[in-house]
Amino acid sequence: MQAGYLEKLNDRQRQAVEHGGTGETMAPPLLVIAGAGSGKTSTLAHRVAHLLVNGADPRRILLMTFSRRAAAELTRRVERITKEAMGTGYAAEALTWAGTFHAIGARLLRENAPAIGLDPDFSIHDREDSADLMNLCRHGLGLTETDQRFPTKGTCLAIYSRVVNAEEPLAETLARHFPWCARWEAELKRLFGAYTSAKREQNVLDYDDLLLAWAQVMTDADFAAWLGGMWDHVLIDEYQDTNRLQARILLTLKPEGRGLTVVGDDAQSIYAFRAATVRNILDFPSAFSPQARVVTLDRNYRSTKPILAAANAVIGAASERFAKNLWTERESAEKPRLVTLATEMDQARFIVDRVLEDREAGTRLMDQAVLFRTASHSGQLEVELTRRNVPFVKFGGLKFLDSAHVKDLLAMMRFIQNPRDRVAGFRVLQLLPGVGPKAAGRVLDALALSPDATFALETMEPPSRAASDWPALVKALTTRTEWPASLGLARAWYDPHLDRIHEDAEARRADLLQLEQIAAGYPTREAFLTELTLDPPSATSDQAGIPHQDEDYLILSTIHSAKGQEWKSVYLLNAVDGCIPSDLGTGTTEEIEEERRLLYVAMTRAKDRLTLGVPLRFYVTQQKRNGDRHVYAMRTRFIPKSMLEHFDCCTWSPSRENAVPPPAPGRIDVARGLQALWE
DNA sequence: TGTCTCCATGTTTTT
DNA sequence: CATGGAGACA
Repeated sequence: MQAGYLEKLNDRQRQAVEHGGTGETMAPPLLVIAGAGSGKTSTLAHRVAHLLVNGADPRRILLMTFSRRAAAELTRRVERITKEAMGTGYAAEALTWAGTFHAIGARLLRENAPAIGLDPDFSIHDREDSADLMNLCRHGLGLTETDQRFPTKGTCLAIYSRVVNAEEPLAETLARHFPWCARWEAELKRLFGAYTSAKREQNVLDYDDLLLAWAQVMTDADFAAWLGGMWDHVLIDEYQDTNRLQARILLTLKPEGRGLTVVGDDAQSIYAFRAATVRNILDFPSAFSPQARVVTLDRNYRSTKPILAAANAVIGAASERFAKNLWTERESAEKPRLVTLATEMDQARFIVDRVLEDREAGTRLMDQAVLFRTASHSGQLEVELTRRNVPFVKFGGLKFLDSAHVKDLLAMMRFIQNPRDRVAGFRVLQLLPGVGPKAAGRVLDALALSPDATFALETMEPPSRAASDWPALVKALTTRTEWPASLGLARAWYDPHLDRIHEDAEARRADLLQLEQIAAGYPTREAFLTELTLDPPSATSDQAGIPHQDEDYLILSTIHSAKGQEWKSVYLLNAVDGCIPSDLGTGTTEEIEEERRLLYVAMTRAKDRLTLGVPLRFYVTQQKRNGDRHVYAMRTRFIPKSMLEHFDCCTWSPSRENAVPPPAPGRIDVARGLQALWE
């Protein structure tokens, strides 16, 4: 007899779900190669549900996904399936260990802080905070006064991050990825040492530390055994986008591979820039003896045959990959469209026309999406959408939290939480007129010497030029109230400074009110700060907030942010060389291969209709020298002539749509009229 | 010492 | 074009 909830699965999916049987012993390791649209999430959800139905303890299942959104979706589906199967079901909260690698790491470190030599109040720095701290260290070591320009803070952080995540020696990283910085190897090493001790002194962890410290804990045999024993089943999604550090954590957690399931698709690996490596997924089976079982899901349920044929052709030209060709039974006569347009503006007009047309025909805006390589590519489209009153939400690119005023307020919260956090303090103190880097540094030095920061702040000599503004700031920083009222206090203090610092204070004020709304959703300041750093809101929209849920809106998204999603109709902007592949990413063959997979990921998001735009004339904002601002682009190299048979190629121009102008109404005698003026 | 202004540089994708 | 750094001036 078979459980009803398994009936909807195909044979392969069921093999993956039932792998290891229902016995007491933990299943041997399993690798699921899940092609785009092959029901990957569903399979994973069914596997978890299957484990639960057969008596697994939900608190002893570790579920690691790529994003918070993916984790939420997965737990929702597990809940639905178990409910269907058992009548009662598990509430989503039952799966207590579901989240990203980084979030799980943060929680483990926080909960076990005293035992592993960390202060449980540590703050977590996001990318930009880390860069700022790197910058402070750079200056501290005098690396900014070199004869030749030292790498910028962002570059330094990128190098550091790659060394850590790829577990690769500095020299090798420099040679392979940052050759122009190779001459600074000794200085960089010194800098990274200073950066690491600064973080320790300030009780701060960056993103990489969440993994690094976790991995460090795992080097202790007792801790490794203890943590490994916490979970019976460990399931990892999007395994192709994990890096070596993550793989090491995983393998020390479950050295025998018992209870371990990883799911991924090497053809969709698009995070190599973040040190992710396909080797993790390729080498997974042989990391165990006997080898891990491999189940391949190659039936695609998402796209129509013509769309899949085109996508398969694109990825088929890739040099190295697991051989796997997706197939589907979804018939359609409609090939993907490859539309040539004169300019980006035409592309925007064309897309808005089609989007509205399809909406009239019954496809909601939410079932359509426009994808692009880089957040800035959608600029003209956004203008056109706004002009024609089409609501949209954009994923990727600049975020709410990146704006200066939001960061100011968050820095205050972080500084209150952890007065040793210099980056936060530095930012907050310089909000006062008359306080610059020097004065701020002096205050922070004084704080660092004192065991009680609050007391030190209240009693210290204020910076001379800011004496009048000083008491108000101290009060805002030291008054203890309930959460989220303390954010309100900080906002009240910050409010007058907003007008002084920023031109458009009104719009920014609205953002801060919104931040206060968000804050109310978290039980404590610490939870608010942690969650916001690990899972920042990723969408921006044309209006102040995200449109209400019942409203219909179009999705704009970077390809990276579109991962795992699907829409009935998908448009891809700028399928031209220079955009895909990005001209910044054509250095090595590896980079080019990643760009090819990016195009593949974009194409496989489409269910029924796929449209690629190829604007010929291109507006270049980064005006190279004083030359032309227009550049002529070519169709992306990933769709060579031989592949055009898979597409319906056409050109579009606005004039053809508008047809000939209407005939003149009647006649008039202009010459006669002109003459009449003088008569 | 702090702030203003000018110049040069690099410039994607994200936890 | 935006940001960051360095130099000029208050």
